[in-house]
Amino acid sequence: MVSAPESTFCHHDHADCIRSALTAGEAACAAAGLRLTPVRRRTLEILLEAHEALGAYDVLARLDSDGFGSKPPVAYRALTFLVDAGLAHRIERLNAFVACTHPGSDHDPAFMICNRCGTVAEGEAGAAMQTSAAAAGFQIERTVLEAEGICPACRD
Amino acid sequence: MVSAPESTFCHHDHADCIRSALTAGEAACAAAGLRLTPVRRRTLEILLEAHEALGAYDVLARLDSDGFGSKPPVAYRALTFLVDAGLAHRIERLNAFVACTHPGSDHDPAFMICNRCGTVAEGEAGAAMQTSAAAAGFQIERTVLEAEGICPACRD
DNA sequence: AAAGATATGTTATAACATAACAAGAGGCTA
DNA sequence: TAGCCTCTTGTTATGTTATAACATATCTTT
Repeated sequence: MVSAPESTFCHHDHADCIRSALTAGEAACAAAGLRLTPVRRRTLEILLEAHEALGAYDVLARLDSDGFGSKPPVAYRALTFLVDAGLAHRIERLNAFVACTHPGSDHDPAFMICNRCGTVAEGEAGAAMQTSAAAAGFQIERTVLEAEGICPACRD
Repeated sequence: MVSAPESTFCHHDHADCIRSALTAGEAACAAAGLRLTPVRRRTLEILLEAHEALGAYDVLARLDSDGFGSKPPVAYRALTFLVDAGLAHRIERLNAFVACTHPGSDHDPAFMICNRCGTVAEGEAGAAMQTSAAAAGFQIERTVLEAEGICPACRD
């Protein structure tokens, strides 16, 4: 079961949403003893500025034009840090990354990807696969739940 | 909700399993007016012989040594055909492909990927994401449900 | 047998990702 | 504060996954 995707599909104050996500990210890093360095912080901002998933090379191009390094590992390292810290997620279907919309809380996300506008909304997967995995004796370490389709805004 | 992964994690007569899957594939193609040509048939066999997901380039190496073409499009085209025909699935998490274990029937698969032995078991996803997508007004076109973990055999 | 559609194979290149190494920045303790 | 350690950043080089565009061949229909 997937919870409602909340705000992403709705209109919202995006500048404010970025600001608060960034603050939340700083807090989460501080709490976990992680360093949100300039490249990492800027990478998170880049993901927050787009409400769609960005490929590592898209992120890299922006980092480069902001004066950070220009080679793939620069982007991949920052993205990996954010994913490990729970501040971003990788969308397997797209080979791309999105900022997390509920950083801090431990979660098991599910994504809805609009094929028209590219928006990616995040929900909670909950125990969607847990019960039957348990029945099969399969011990889950990580789940990927992604749905592609048309978002409400694009249907109109 | 995901149904039990059935036989994949259990011991079974693999040669027979390949034979019957191939027969089912032929029947499905015949019914749909699709041509299961030599490369395509061989590609399906290759996937069936491995009970794990194979990368396109692994498949390509085998096709090449069987006298088919040696260039990437040869494998990608055959794999795309099988996926479109419902005889194989792409595992996004692994950038790899597996033979379908219930060809013919229209379905919405969910996968359990063993991180130890690489076995991929297929189950039915059912309406795992449907209800909340409907609640959000999101119209699903395709879902990807994949769980990574440890299969029952590897836990012992 | 000719025409049209489908399938196969090639060359070339695009897109995504990581290994391995060098240099710098921050913190610790002796 | 010098020395050491760890973490971070950047580079070079390479590996892996995927597709566009075109030529040839094979089936299908008339």
